[in-house]
Amino acid sequence: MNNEVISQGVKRQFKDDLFEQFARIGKALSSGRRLELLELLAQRERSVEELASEAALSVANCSQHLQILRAAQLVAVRRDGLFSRYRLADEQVLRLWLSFRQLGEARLAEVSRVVETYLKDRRALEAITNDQLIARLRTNDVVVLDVRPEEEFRAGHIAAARSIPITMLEQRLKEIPQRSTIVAYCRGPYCVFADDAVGLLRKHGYQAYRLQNGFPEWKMQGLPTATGAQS
Amino acid sequence: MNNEVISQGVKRQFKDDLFEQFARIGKALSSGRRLELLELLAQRERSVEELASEAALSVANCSQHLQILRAAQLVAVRRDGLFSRYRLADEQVLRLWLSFRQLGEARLAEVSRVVETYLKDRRALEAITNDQLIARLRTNDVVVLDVRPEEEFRAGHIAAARSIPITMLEQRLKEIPQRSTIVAYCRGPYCVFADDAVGLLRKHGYQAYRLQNGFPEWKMQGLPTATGAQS
DNA sequence: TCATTATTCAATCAACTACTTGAATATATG
DNA sequence: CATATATTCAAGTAGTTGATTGAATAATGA
Repeated sequence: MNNEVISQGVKRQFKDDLFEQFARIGKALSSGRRLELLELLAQRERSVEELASEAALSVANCSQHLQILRAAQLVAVRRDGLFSRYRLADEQVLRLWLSFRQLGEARLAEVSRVVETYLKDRRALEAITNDQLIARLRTNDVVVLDVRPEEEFRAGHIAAARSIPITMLEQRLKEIPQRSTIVAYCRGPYCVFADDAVGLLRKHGYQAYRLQNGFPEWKMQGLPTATGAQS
Repeated sequence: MNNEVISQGVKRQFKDDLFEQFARIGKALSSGRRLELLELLAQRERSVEELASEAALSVANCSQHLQILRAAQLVAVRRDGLFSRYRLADEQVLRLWLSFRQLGEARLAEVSRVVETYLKDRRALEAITNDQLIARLRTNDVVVLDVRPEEEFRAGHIAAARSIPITMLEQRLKEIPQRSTIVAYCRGPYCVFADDAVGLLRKHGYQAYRLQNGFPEWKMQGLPTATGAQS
């Protein structure tokens, strides 16, 4: 009897300890700022300063958030001269973040509300899915356009894609054949680079579409990717 | 120029709002208590009182945690007479929780440390994987034993299994043929019911093994399941 | 209707979190 | 070796969150 009581206590302690450990991951994921950092790191490795400026945080604050992500083993860091370069710890982290995001999209009405509020024009632009793009690539004449900053293209891109960062697109329009269908993609469903690209292309008479997802989702689905600069 | 500044501000607001929404899920997952509740709900629907007593919480405290999980749309509730019965909101939640747990196991050294501290004997008991069990079921004479409480068996179990709750196992030993190999399973890798069952069975001369994972993992993997009482 | 029971709400206090600031550390360069 | 730059650390403050109570609210069944 006494034995049982003790054993009960031990089991409770075990469960408390165990779930408290798992909760560390939850705590790391419980801040919008940190999720934004993960989303940025899903594109490529970045220094603290780059992250701070992209996420509109002070460097010290950003560094602190990164320490929290690191304590939960969600990101890893390497030293490169003067810089600390952060990246997602591994593919499992990307998978967790994507399924986390997917759950939010599917179940939190507020997410769709926020997206609709800010991205009103999104509906008008027909988006095509990864599978549809694969199908088109086999049969049609399609140009796949990566409009992210060039470093992100270099860190990894859809195998068939060519890079024209959104900031350069207007100047470099003549590189794109008028005859082809254009499919533009960027960082993911909450990035507006591809929206802007499609808008610009259509204004200039192209037949352009947005890819529904971005590069991380494509990669996670196991579809063909490549790294390095444009050949 | 003014335009651009405004647009920058709007984009920032959008990202802040969006990621803050996703962070609601992280917040819900940031307490060990709540994760334990999810783990329990992964087995079956439960009333507030059942959950409170299994997780060693006061009913009021438990209810509060459930409200938080519900606000993040991770659990759903239905009214059944005097009781509010809670369940996981859908399969995606189970998937998120399992990939969350998997990440913790793989990356947080403390998780393995806690498991090793409390479940020292675990190593001695060879565990067999889902795939190994499938293979054995085809060729060998195996009894698959569900040692969870009977209500959990009724709510869903491995198709080939028979139910003997761990609390009844000693009395009902004679129901199990001595010749067969026994594979016992329970709620999951952190549940000790199957460990206890294997210990007891071996003491009585059976050849018994623990299934590495529990029922939720089996189901998530798309392997054959059944519901309802024993036929 | 009233008594019973399960659940939720509200208020408290303690504990924690985010962000800021300024100093400290680490690395590279002249 | 001194200087510049990138990052981290430490301390302080304001604001928020969590656990715990006891009271209030539903829903049922007599």
